[in-house]
Amino acid sequence: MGPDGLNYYTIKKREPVSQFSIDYQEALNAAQYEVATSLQGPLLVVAGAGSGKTRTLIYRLARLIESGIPPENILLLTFTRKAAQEMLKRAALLMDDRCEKIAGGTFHSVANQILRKHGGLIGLDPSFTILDRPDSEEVIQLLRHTLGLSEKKRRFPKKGTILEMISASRNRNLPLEEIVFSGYEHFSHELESLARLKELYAQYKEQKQLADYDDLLVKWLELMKRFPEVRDQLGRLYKYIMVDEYQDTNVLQSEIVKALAFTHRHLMAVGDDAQSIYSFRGASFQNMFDFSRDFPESRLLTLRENYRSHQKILDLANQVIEQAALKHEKTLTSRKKEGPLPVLVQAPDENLQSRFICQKILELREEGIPLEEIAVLFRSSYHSFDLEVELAKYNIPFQKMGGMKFVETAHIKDVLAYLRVVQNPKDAVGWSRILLLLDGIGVKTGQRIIQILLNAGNLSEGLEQMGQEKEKPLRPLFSLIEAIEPLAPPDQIARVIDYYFPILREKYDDYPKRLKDIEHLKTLSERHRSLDLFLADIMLHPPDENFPVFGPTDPQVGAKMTGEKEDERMVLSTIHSAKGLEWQAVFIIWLLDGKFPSIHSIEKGEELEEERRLFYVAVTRAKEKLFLSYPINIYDHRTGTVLSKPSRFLDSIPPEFLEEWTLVPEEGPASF
DNA sequence: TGTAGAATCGTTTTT
DNA sequence: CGATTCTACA
Repeated sequence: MGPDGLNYYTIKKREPVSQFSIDYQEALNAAQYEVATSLQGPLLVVAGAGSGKTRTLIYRLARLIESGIPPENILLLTFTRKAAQEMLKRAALLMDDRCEKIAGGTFHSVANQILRKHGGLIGLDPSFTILDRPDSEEVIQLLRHTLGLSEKKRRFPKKGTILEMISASRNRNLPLEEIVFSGYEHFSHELESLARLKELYAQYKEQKQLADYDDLLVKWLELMKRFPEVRDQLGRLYKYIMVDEYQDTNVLQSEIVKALAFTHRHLMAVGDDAQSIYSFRGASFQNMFDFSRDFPESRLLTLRENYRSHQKILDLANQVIEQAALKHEKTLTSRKKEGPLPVLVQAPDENLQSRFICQKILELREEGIPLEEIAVLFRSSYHSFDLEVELAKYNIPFQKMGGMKFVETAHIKDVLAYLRVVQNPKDAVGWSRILLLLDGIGVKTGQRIIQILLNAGNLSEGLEQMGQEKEKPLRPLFSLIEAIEPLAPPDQIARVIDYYFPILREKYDDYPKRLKDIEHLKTLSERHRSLDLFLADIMLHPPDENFPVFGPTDPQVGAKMTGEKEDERMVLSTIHSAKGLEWQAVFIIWLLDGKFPSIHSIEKGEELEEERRLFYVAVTRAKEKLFLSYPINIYDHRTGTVLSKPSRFLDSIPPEFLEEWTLVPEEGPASF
């Protein structure tokens, strides 16, 4: 108001339209809009399945950048590499390639980058080697024997189990004792040895500059705790933090996030407690509930509307999660009211279940659903074995996710081991692997040689100390290591192949196939600037190209299906690997008590709850068509053929939610 | 050191 | 049953 009491002007808030090039209000629903435009301070988003979470996150990234935040100050933490890449790509599409400068990846990959840079402060060389699970198990095995724990007076846990216990203790930030007493009581009499083993394992890794998956998180957190100036530096760099799949973070990860956001508090966490399926790995969906305690000033927003599936699928999903003991109430609704009722298929046996699926897939394809839009999901990797055989007979190309990983095959690990010792000469695990490939060198000699190498500091000196007779077979190996040191990764692999091929041919009958894998590894390495980056990348995100891949690229395959696109493939996946994905048509197989839910979880309340959430995740992957199936007669190794019991998850579903089909075997000779 | 055969287990999911 | 682990022997 002016001094004369009249209005000279009115204040009008500037419309966002003029400030931003993207029309956020148009592109998002009200709740999504709120999420995408609430940029300051802590924010927890509970996002139901298929609620356009990814879309919202992408718009939020764009919004941040449009508001003038430099992209390198934004950190996007996701559960898989794929998720991060996908989001950044889509954000770049929405805006421009500034989005590609956003820092993003899994907790583990970001930890890796930070530790390469600052790890020296806590005793970690920039050249440290990342151990995958088999590597870690090998170390445990070795230490177990040096401790003399292999005599069989009392039963002692196997290496895998030992590692599980140690890992659980670290991931949950609980003393080993508590882990053993709560989940492994039958080994409580070995507690002392286990504790000792845990200690030795840590020591071993430290001496040899090795880090397992847990170390990446533990050390990152340790770094920030012990060096607040590093924490603050990281906080200044990552000014805006977004964490996806928050329900699947563990205590360490939430601590890390809290430390990063300690000063600026611009932290957004997105998750869905109903989809928490990784507690076996230490994830604690309690983090979702603790958020408002850790950040009292935080806001809570919920995304409820589902854009993926039609209502009949959601009705079923809601019914499944309705039974859950603890949850955020969150009933999913869709605007798509109509669609085919989900089908429950009862098959006489496993093979007919498989054949039904093959035939149905062909039908769906005739209806115009591309193969990439079809997926078969299951609880455990081996549940699809029979189906894989059947798909091959029907000439249906597929891609299997989960299961055996490319980098975990022996020949790939062998080749990588040569590169590893080049990068980190202290990598005893790598050394051990390549030394044992030599004739006449076993565990004992191998360990002795490694010891000498570690003391000597460099190869030629070590060689001299070795003594005449042992020296001979080592010479070619050492000259290989020395020769490839200055080369780029693809050339290094080429040289390794020259050296390794005779060993490969000797060791495996199927060596041509394995050689092809190694060539593939070489191709992969071309994408990386340095050995460090290549090795870290391959250990942290194993390539998706898993085997067995069956399809048009395989020359043995006969006629293609009509109108097939070159790389069109349907998907086989564990439910865990299917998280976050969606398909037009989804089959969930092996819905039997003891299979899904798994036999292991049936007696344990919490684990059964997790299986239920897993089922919920599976159901909510389907956009249009959903088939649930189980075989009646299953073959059990011990008892022969037995009558099976349908999954208890089906019990609580009223009949009107499902259409029920029963497969009747055809008369006459089978088609195969 | 390397292998063959016996004993003994225990079954997921993944960065 | 199949993978892993241990033992016995060349």
